[in-house]
Amino acid sequence: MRSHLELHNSPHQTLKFYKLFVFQNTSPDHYTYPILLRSCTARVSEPEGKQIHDHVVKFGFDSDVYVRNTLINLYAVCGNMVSARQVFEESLVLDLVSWNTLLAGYVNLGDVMEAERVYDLMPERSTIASNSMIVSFGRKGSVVKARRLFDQIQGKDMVSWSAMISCYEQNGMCEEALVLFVDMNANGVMVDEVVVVSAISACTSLSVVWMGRSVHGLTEKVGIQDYVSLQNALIHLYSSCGEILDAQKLFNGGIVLDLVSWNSMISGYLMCGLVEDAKTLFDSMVEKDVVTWSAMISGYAQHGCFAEAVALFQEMQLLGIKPDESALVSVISACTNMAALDLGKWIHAYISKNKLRVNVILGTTLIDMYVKCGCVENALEVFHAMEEKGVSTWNALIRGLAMNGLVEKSLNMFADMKKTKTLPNEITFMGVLGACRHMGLVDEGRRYFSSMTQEHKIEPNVKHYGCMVDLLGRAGLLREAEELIESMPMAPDVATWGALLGACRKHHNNEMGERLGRKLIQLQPDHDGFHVLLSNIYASRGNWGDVFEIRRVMAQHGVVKIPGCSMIEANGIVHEFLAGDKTHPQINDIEHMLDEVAAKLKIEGYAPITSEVSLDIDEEEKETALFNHSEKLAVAFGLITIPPPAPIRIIKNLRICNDCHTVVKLISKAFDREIVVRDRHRFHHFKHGSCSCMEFW
DNA sequence: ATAGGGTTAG
Repeated sequence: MRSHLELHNSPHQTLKFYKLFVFQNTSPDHYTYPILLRSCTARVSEPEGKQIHDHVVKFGFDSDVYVRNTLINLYAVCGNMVSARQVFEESLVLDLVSWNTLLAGYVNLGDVMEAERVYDLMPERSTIASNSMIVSFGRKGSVVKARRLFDQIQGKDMVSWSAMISCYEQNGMCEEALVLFVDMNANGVMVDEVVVVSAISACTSLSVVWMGRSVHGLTEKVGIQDYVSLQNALIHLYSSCGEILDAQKLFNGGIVLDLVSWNSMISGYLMCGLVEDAKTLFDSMVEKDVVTWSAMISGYAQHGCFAEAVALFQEMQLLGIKPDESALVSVISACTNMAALDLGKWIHAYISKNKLRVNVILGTTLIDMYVKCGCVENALEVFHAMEEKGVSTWNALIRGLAMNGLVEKSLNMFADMKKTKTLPNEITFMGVLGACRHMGLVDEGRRYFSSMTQEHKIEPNVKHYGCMVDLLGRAGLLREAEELIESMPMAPDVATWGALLGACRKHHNNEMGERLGRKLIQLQPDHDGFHVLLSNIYASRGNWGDVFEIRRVMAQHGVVKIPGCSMIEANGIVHEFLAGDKTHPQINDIEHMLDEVAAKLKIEGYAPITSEVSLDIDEEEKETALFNHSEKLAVAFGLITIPPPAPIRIIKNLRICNDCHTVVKLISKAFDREIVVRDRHRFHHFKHGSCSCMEFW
């Protein structure tokens, strides 16, 4: 009778057989019910379990501990702790398994409080119960409590070690996890395929391949190497450490792998930058899950293939696959990079329409997208709607407000943040100091900078120093800026020197500029920015001989100036313009529009700022060169394509030049259009002839 | 033949 039921592996078969069996009026014995209940538990099917429970009562098997324990487990696994508890409390006889099962139920539901209460009430503490508690503490991040308990266990078994190692690993204490794993071996405790997975995960997080290799060797020695999850952990280890060939060897190694293995291999290729290989594998997969899509989309986004990321997301939509948070995060960040605001808004609407949960990461990504597209209002809306906010959420908004010229709002936001329990971090101060920089708030900047160590116990890093140098330099305090560089406890980076050099150019300190420029070119002969800045300093003085010399050195070292590029989205398509670009299909219309702009601006009294052109050409040619700047082409295209009153939004890879800034200001007045330009640094909101940056950038 | 530990994306 028992074997008949068990023969039917499929749970449905088991239940069908049972109904037949009851129908024949054969009386069940006490083996019958646990089998049926386990079948329900395996499928997490509470209604069916309830049915069996009724039969248990009807046939009088509800006094059997074994049967009752199986019932407790069924309800616990289904998440119904009320019923599980009821069965437990109504039991006349309880054994250790009853307690352990109830405890495990609370642990798996994350109810540490109740788990602890049950654990304290247990008449006798088994190793199994203690192991459960280690897991429970681990999930709540109480590593110290877990360790204390681990040390108290008298008869530690393999699972005790395994749970404690996993606890460390899950809480980011990977060194401790590995130390304990080594300890476990030294104590002669057996290892199995589960505990080595935790150890390998720890090696992966720490990027210690050699240790991972030795664990891999151990598994072969003990003969447990053929487990799928172990293979998956190893594939992940090797690919995260850049050993893609080892990962590939395992992947092609003949062991039957599952979907996770394929996903791991795809993300492995992507981690190693092998986007093509990842896509080939992706295309060859018959069965894909959300993780597969998500991995591919985020891989694309991380490698700058934004259009591909978006395309894949749309393909996923067409196939009716529901994106998870990760896919959404990746595709939104792709939108941010491409300045595809319309698509970004569509995804936001999709999230709202489908009532998807906006967690901290997703919310922060949305805020970042909105602020980087110049939509402060939308960003604030998302921010206020978020139930849970992380540091990164505040950081995104503080930085974003400042980028959009709302410096005061940004600093107020920082003050609000301090009122909450969220502690600021290094990145927060990048935002705060950046805000001061955008408005030239030298005194405030100094105060925030010193408050980092004084008040918040955060040591400033190179970037914070760079920010301060830039702030001082822009304000014309060149000596103080240079002194700050000299006082830095670490070596200044390229950006720090670059900031000072830029300040020299801005404040026409050619002596210091030349001195720094020459030094920096020696330091970094392949850096395009230094050459360009120095060349600009010479050019502004009409020193064409030196300009020519620098160009020659650049050519000799193969230094190429990154070309200016502006992007604009129209009707869901992103258009790109380079300086002097004639390749756009609507170039004739654009040039017509530029003529119209030139005519209108003449009336407004515009004079081209030809000193922005670092070429030895005559004035008229300089004017033409200025009008070829990519942002002007993009604005002209926007004037043609985007109907008012919608703002014209442009993204530029470099900083906007002085002349373009003036021209766009005038256009905003002459054509009565709102124009938003994001350069590599910040936003410029042009409206009625003025800009949100208040001439500070 | 009832209870405890593990893998992939962000």
